[in-house]
Order: sequence, then structure tokens, then C-alpha cells
Amino acid sequence: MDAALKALAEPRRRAILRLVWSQELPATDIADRFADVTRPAISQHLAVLKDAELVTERRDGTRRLYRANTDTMAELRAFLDDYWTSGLERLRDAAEAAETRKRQTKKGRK
Amino acid sequence: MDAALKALAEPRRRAILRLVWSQELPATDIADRFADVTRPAISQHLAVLKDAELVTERRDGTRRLYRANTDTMAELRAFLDDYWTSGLERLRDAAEAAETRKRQTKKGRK
DNA sequence: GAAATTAGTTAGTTGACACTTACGTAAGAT
DNA sequence: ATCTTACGTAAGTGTCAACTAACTAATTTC
Repeated sequence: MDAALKALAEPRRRAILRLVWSQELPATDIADRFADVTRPAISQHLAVLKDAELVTERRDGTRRLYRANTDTMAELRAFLDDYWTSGLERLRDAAEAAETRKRQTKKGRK
Repeated sequence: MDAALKALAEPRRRAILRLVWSQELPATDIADRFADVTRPAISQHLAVLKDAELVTERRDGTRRLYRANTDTMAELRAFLDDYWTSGLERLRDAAEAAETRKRQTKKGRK
């Protein structure tokens, strides 16, 4: 899940993911869409996306077809939704932080 | 917006952001919550978060109080929501990609 | 089976980034 | 004025990530 967020932090990968969002595409077609980058670079990005389970790979002869993995996207979305909607953890953390501030007895870190 | 996503890709910054989510906290208190990292490191993370407008800074004497900027969070959320719900762009991109694949006349990149 | 197509892999470079130590600075407290 | 507290900034280090060029591997096609 952490890997997915990190993968999405890269603009190029977001662009790639958009491409295979609603359609399965072979690596070459994807690479052709990016004039300023070589094919191996795209191949590596695809590996990162695959590793983060944001895309799936299906082999067809010499070609490898990629498509967005909507399941992982849904999970990531749920994760983020939880991150900023559910206030429970936040309130607990805040309480602990307040206590830490109050008790600054943690003087001797070294 | 891109900066915000990149800032959130770092786990430590997510933890920091969670801390100041529902409460304003001075930098020292935040740093004290992380035993394995020095205070300057936290200070730098806070600078990144502030730069991405994910937190706001308010000065109070020698202290600097930080709090999550929910506006930016809302924008980011809207951005992501759009990214994976609205299929319009995706369909357009897919159509273009299909055309690219069909017309591989783009032979001579070099 | 040789040649072409499609694609991943390796080696090496560059730049970004998280981190630490050391220092600077601004506002209260003594 | 000088300490002390609370913080940012500078400089330097190790690691990782994105990229290119060159190579390799697997499948069709001839």
C-alpha cells in the first residue's frame, strides 16, 4: 500500500496508469506515447507499477499487455479516505501528543 | 498539487501530518514523538509539508505552531477522486492510444 | 534455423532526498 | 547583558530512483 502511494507520486507513472485505465495496452504502444523517454525507462516504470500491484501483466506471444488493477486502486482510495475522514486515530494521537508536551521529562535523549 | 502527493509519499510526513491533523502543535512536541530521528530532520519535513501547503505555520513567541491545512487536503482528495472516477479523459486517452497502435507509421523516431 | 519483433535486464551516471552534525537566530527568562 | 529555549539553516554523507546505452531472452515469420 505504501508502494502504491510512492508509485503514484511520480507524474510519469500516473500518466502511464491513465493510459491503461480503461484499456489493455502492449508496452511498445505505451512507450510510443512518450517521446521524451526511451522504451527501457517505460519498461522500468511498468515494473514499478506491477510491483505495487497497480497494473496487471498478461502475456500474449511476444507482447505483454498491461492494464490498471482497479482493485488495488480501490484499496488505496479506501486507505486515503480513512486517512482523512476517520478522526478516531487522529484524536488519540493528538491526546498522546498533548501528554508528551505536558510531560517533557524526556530530557536526556543522549 | 503534485508537491502534495509527493510529500505524502513519505511515511514520516504522513505520520507528522496525522499528528497535527486535529490539533496545533509546536515543532518540538512533534519531534519528541519520533525517537529515531533528530529534530532538524523533522524541521525539514515540516518545511516540505509547508511548501506543499499541507500544513500552516503560526508563530507564537519562540515557538512555531503547525496545523494540517484541510483545504489543500480537500483539493488533493478531489484531484484523486477525479483521477479515478471520471472516465472521460481516460476514454479519450484510450482512443488515442488505440489509434497510435493502429497507425504504427511512427516508425522513424530516429 | 535465421531474422525480425517485442520486451525485460544490466551497468553506469546523475540527481534527488532523508538524514546527521554543527551553527545561527530570535524571543523570553534571569 | 547573558543564558536558555525553540527553532531554522548549512554543509556533508549515504542511499535510492530515474534515466540511457548496450545486451539478452522469448516468440513469430520466412
